[in-house]
Amino acid sequence: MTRSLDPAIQAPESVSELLERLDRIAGTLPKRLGQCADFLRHNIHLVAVSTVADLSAGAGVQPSAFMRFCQALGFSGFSEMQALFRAEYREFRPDYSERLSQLRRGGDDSPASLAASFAEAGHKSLVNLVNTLDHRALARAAEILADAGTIHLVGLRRAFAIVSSMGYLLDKMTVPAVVHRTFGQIESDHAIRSGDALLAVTFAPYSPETLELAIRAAERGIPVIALSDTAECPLRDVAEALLVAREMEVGAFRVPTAALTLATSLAVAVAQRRESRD
Amino acid sequence: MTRSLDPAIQAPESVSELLERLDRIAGTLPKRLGQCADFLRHNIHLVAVSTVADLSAGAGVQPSAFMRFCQALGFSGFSEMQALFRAEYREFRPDYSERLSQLRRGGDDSPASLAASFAEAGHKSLVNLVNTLDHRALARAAEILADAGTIHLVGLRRAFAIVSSMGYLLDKMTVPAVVHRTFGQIESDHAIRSGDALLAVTFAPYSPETLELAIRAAERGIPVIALSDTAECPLRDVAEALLVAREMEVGAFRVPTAALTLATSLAVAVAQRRESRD
DNA sequence: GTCCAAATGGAATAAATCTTCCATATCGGG
DNA sequence: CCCGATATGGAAGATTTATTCCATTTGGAC
Repeated sequence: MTRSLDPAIQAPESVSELLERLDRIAGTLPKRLGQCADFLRHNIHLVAVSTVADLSAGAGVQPSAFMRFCQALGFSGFSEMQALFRAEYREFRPDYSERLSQLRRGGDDSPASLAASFAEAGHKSLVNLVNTLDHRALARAAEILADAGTIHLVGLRRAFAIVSSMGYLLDKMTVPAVVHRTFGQIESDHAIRSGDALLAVTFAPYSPETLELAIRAAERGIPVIALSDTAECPLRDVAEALLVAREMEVGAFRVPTAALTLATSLAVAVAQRRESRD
Repeated sequence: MTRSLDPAIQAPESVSELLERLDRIAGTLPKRLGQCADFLRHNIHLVAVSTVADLSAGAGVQPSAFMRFCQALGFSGFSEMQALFRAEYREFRPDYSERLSQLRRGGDDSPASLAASFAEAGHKSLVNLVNTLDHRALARAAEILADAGTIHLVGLRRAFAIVSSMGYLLDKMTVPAVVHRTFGQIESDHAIRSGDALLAVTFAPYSPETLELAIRAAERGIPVIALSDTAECPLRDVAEALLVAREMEVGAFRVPTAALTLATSLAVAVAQRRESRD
């Protein structure tokens, strides 16, 4: 009765827990079970809508081998594993078809179908963010901001929502941070002291005020992190790290979903680093 | 042999074709089959991962009734219909899931894996937004704001990013809008004049300032639209329309992805309505 | 090369799920 | 109110799908 490699093991309770376990045991599996693991990793989305026969054929093994694989993962069998994927699917699948028929019925400019379009654009922006994210640059940015005395944030127009949200979040996590160019401020260079750092958020077409503030800070030796929507951002040369978050458009409009997600991640990472340092 | 209402009918070959047929015959179906149609329209995404027993229970009918419903749609049975949904699902290939799990693997507290988690949460928030969005309330909100003289926006703390972004967007589209409770303002009731409308954005735990401003406005007959993260928002009774955008958390943190998406949709819808009116 | 433990393939069995059938109930027209 | 047509519920049967079992193969240690 070798139900799993470790007989005391329990079944994963979520897909991400499963993937974690998969990674952990991946190297230790025998050939056929390894094929299953490999196939699963690359076709994870098929599990909810396939049979063991389908999946085992895809992996190039016998159904019984796939069965043993499920048990090695800690499940009682395939059905239990599939139930996990189906549950996750039920909860989080966009109802695109419903939306399509909504469009057919209601016409293209109903606010709800507009919202569906923006939501879809948001999905794409997030996928793109994850696929193109520069890990090194993000880690670097987190380090620099964690080492800084005060974190200065600047961003105008579309970028202001990003910095204000980040300012609030950092403040709530007791990280010293100030948002610049608000409340009728014209100049705020003097508030940026040696040992501080600046995060400049600017999207095309770039606000001259933001660029100038960042450039002056860089000239004084203040480390600058830039968050923009293209790699061709004018700050690319003065910034210690350039983070890029590109948004998909709906008509001429964009929701800064990816930028906000990236900024929030950065803020949380910075706060974590600061805490672990105290 | 009454396989379907029209014996010459052929099975739909895509989900949208199916929905079209569903709309066409919806009114003509007997009671139980009507229940099936209604349930299907609202839970179309469940078909791929459910059994007839599940679906018929959901619709409140016997499995045999659901069977007859499938046949009325032109399918030979449930399995044929389900195959359609499974096929469509297999094709929608989120190729980023692989990437996402790679990121997650790279250590739990690296900024990049944090970003991956937030991105994943964002996807879920958007899916949830689309699936639970109250079309009627959104359309109502757009109407009211389009009819208003000036649109007043209020939202503090986490909600401020939403209103500031919306304020910028409305302004860019030449819609009269002002953001309240900024720049050290204490009172701003007097700026809200008859014929105007107020959009209040507030998330649990609700800012008293926002609630009070909204309540006072409502008492004066100003129409109030509320945007919140639950249907239990304290403004639910005073608001003409309550919009709900719930965000998935990562640890204790949230990115207001869904709220921002909804707010942007609303702003664009309002601007469109105003333009078509001029 | 031999032996043992582990892995594998394939077929037999068990379980679940789909589908049909028919007795009963409901509805509408005359 | 009666009758025929249609709709319905429930359970039995057919089919698909999951799971287990075991004979055979493989791979590695000595």
